Amino acid sequence: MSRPAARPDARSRLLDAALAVIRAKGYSATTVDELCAAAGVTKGAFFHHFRSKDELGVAAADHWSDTTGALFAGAPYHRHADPLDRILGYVDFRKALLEGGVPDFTCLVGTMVQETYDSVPAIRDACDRSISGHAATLVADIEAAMAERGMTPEWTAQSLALHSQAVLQGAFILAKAKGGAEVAADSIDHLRRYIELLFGRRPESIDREGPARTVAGRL
Amino acid sequence: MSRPAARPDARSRLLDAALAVIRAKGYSATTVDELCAAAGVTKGAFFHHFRSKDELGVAAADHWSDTTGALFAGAPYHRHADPLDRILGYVDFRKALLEGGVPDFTCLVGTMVQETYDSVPAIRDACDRSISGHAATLVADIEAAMAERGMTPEWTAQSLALHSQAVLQGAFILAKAKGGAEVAADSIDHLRRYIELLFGRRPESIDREGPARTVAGRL
DNA sequence: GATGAAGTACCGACTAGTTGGTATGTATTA
DNA sequence: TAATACATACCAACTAGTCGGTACTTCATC
Repeated sequence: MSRPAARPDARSRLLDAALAVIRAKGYSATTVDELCAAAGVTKGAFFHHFRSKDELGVAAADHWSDTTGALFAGAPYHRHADPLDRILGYVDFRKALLEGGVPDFTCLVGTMVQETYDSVPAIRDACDRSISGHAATLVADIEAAMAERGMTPEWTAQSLALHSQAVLQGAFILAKAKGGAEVAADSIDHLRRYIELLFGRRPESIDREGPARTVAGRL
Repeated sequence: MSRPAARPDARSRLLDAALAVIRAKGYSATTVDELCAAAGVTKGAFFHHFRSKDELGVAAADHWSDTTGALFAGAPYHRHADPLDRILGYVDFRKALLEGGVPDFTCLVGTMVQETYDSVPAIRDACDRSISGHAATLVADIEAAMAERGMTPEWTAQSLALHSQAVLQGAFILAKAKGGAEVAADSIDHLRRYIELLFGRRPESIDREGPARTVAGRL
């Protein structure tokens, strides 16, 4: 596991190509030749770096974890002093990421695990690591927000973190079905509203306000 | 479109096989030969009834709509007098369906649309029809529950119906990643709690109750 | 009510192209 | 000089789809 100096070699070009191609076509429909063409390398290079297509799938999921991990670690929502603001800031950040075409904002591992959960255990595990690891980055803030309010609810911080990932993954599926990000944004709005209600930021559970006030764009 | 008497012919056996096989392996990884073997028919029969694999994909999505449509139309939650009870009954019914192995309770069209949204428009449209059509069956009850309380919230009945589908689809992805239904059940619990909070059935938005009271199994 | 024409449902061998993977080579670097 | 990092040619297996054929049903006609 000693790492040579990072450079744009065939391996990382293949991994970057995999993120783009698999998100658009799915894992099974993506061929090795296609990946090589997208990365501008030959098949010999592919099988020099990966023993099989499935091994690339695992590496692509890990690469996805690294890439998105860095993106979220550097995101501005961590700067909020209040833990609930950090949680809501995370949700707003996720909504702000809904830019470009559908393949640009959807999730690689959510796509891959659907196709491989029953046939390629190594890929399923890598996808689970990616999703669960990302969810884990939310737990501390959720627990802090709970502790601040002396809450002992029937749900756990962990389950709320995973639920937020479920909403996002499901939102991506609806966006794919409808061909646009709007439906995903609506679902993220519902997630935000749920969290606000859970933590009592919205004092009235039955919302009687008019439609003028919007939830969007608070980051 | 005249319908001969229904019988277990090759076409319907292929469609039933498609539901099972595609849910387990995904659309692209499912081969025509495999489908034929699972249905106990020959390749000649397959291409007699479907001009291509993609045409079977569309027919499978429509068959899924028919099958699940009948299941939900006959479900007991419609019998509740109060519209909010019908909505919560629907959620409980969805939770109760989480039985058997992961391929048994997950959604065909949610799986298929991930692989085909960018490459097979006809299948994407069929999946969208299935998801959106199912969500539409919830709208009247949501609107009735809103009207009963004189609510004019910033969200629409339609968006809440679609959000519930997003939660379910995302719950299935997490279940596939983790290899079990528990995480999906937790997410459905969060969905139920959200709806209760939205409609004011839980008077306290910050839930201070102990963990003894459970949400499950109210149907 | 026998006959034949025409359609439907299905069979299974076949093919042209594609697939993941291999074998063997060479240039570059440590 | 010994790995490492590629490149090229190749292959066996598989893939969706084809094609000629068979069995059965329907239905009008003689």
